[in-house]
Amino acid sequence: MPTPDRTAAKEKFMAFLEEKNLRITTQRRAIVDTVFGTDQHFTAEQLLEWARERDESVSRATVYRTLPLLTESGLVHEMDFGKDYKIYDPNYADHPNHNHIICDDCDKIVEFESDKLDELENEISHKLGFSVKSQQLRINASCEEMKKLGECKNKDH
Amino acid sequence: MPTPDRTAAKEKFMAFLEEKNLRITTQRRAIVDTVFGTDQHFTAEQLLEWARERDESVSRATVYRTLPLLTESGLVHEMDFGKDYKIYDPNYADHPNHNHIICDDCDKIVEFESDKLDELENEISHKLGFSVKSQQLRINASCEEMKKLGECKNKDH
DNA sequence: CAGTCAATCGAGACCGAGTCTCATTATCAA
DNA sequence: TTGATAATGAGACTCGGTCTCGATTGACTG
Repeated sequence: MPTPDRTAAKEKFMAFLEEKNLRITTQRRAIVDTVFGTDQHFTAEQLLEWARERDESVSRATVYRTLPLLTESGLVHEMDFGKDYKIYDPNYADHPNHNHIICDDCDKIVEFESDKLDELENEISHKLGFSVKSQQLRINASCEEMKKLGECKNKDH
Repeated sequence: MPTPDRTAAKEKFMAFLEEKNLRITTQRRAIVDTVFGTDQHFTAEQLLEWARERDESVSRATVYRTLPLLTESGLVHEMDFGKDYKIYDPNYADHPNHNHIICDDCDKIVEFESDKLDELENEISHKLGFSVKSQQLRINASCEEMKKLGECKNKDH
């Protein structure tokens, strides 16, 4: 796990807690340090494991209680790719309008931005009487590497 | 539940079963009659309930075993909108390239087609080294009706 | 620095969609 | 009809996630 300096994000979240009159506990600190100490996407279970390395008293319940606060603050992005778990992106504040492509076979996720796509989505939504809250283009695909290998289940790309 | 005449779809599925040396059982008949006897999207649990009205011996396990066969045959489309259940579209063969917008608040689903969107998706995927297997644009949005009402949880649109 | 008390905690029961097992039943080709 | 075996139902099980409840603790007060 890399340890980028996302002090700004961490401080923003602490301010978010204070603003909502929520307490800064040792467990929340451990979770927040973990979240903003990585660049990687992660699942709730991964976060639990990593946070416990910093403070073994962190419980599953607290992780699941803290995750909604992190997404509500806008600093972490929650994604659902139709697998049976959700994926979280701790790097969201830096590039808030990105979409994702996921490889059905090896779970590789690639992020991209496209103004053209955003425009088209907004146009269609408006025409149909919706106002876009969030959009998620999910392209289930096979990545090139996989086509070469024939099979790439859980391979490290 | 409307009862459209989707005899063609039903026969195609029976042919699909035969081709794979799978048996045509009374339970499968009940399930298939149910699926192709409606235009509506449905969940696995709804299908179980409806199929049991035709044949009370149909079990949950058989419904869950038959659904993958229906999607594999290409006659029914499985969708995942990030809720904790999947949604099935029995009308898929008639319009196979459509996308969906879902209202986060009232679960209303609207289908639409857009060649421009399909092209853009393919272009982006290719550029990033993926070959598209299936694509699903999921726009989580609020529908107009809801904005007017202020709140529309589970309202019938 | 002690006192207060609601916010927060951990453990584990619980939930619900979906899967799996296994003994029994039913399909269908011969 | 019969035999091989696909398919069945009941219910145990899995697993991500939620909820409950009694114990703990952060943060403010004096």
